[in-house]
Amino acid sequence: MDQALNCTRIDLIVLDIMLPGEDGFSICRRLQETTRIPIILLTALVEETDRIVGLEMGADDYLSKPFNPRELLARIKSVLRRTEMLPPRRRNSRGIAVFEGWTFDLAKKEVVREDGVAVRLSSGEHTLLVSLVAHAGLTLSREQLLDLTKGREAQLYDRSVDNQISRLRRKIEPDPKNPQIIVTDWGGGYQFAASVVWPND
Amino acid sequence: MDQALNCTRIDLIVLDIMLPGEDGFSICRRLQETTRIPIILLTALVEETDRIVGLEMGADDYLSKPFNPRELLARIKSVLRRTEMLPPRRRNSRGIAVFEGWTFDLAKKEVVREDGVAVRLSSGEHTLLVSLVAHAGLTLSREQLLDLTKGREAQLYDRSVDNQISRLRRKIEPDPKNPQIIVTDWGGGYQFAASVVWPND
DNA sequence: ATGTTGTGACACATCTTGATACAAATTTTC
DNA sequence: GAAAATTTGTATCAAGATGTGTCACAACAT
Repeated sequence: MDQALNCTRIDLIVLDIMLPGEDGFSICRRLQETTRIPIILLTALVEETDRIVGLEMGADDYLSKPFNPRELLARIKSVLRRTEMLPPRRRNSRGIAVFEGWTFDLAKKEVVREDGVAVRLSSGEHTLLVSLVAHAGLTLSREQLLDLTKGREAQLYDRSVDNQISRLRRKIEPDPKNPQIIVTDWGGGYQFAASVVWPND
Repeated sequence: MDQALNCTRIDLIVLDIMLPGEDGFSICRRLQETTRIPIILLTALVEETDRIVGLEMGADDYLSKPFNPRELLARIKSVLRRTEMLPPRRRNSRGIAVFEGWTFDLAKKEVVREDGVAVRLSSGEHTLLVSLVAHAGLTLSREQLLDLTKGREAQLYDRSVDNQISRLRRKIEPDPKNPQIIVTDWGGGYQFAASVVWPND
């Protein structure tokens, strides 16, 4: 987890209390001191005292197993909605990413080239690029990408991700035939390989 | 309640869903449009869908009866801790919103451009804009928008929201062909994307 | 060297959204 | 209270975005 925190941008943490080694409460406390990432605690215990301790510990919300996935989603949305309104620093803001001659304001559906020309992105392309950039350097499987972008499962013979990747490449790769920014990890998925700079950080 | 809201300063509302007359959800929705007062929903129903609907409706937290008083207290503290970090007065202001060269007094059915020219809005456009601005940065589905603005269900092939969006864009977008303020989230709905400032807060 | 499997590219059908026109409903004006 | 003006919803078509099927080819395995 600590490793991931250092190399990736994390917006929210869903944290199970029952863990081998350091337990959830401890982690929660530790995170609260250093970062300001919102936390949703998860537990199998129905102990009411635990609910309370968790909230008092600084967690942003709490959910006990077994839970309805839709509820988890609703709570995540709810927490994000709140934290998004907080002043910039605290919400691990995504801001602006710069890579390979492109400037990408994650909030806008376009990428701007060095010469100032903006290329518009469709909603799907935008979501895909956000997911890739947020996990730059990591290989994401098609399943993961589908989950991140559409939040759904893959169908049999689902080629939609490949297609969106292809369309995205056509727009941002200098030479779409030899992708340098979005490279394919054969048998694994796709990876955002260009180095990303976050000027506002 | 409405009376109290107008003459007193309220920091937080604990709202029961089961009420004679207008129900909690409806009140919650209504409050969300005008004020920013944090709400904790309270219910006897154990229906899981209600939990979800409540959170999605914009409540800040949720508690089902019977509850442990200490937990209610913990949740109140938790919610207040979060909302207190929000920009000062923002939480219960009805006030005025400024965005992208427009000034919008939510109470009036018009928007005023930088140069002082006022553009009149129909009541439908006004309600829609209020809903969008109140949830700036969030994507609202057509269903949600229909519910927020008209309080009704969608018909088969209901394009009324699209139409109102289109009319609103024609009035407030600098270039209605390339919307920057109200952007469409393909397959998802619409989002108020411009950054909003609340000068009186 | 050969077969198998995954990927890129393309065409096309499907679905979603934008734009326009028009009719119904509502509000305003006289 | 009737006519006029405005607003709103529905229908329709055009444009755009997405997903599926297919083929060729590259990467991998035997």
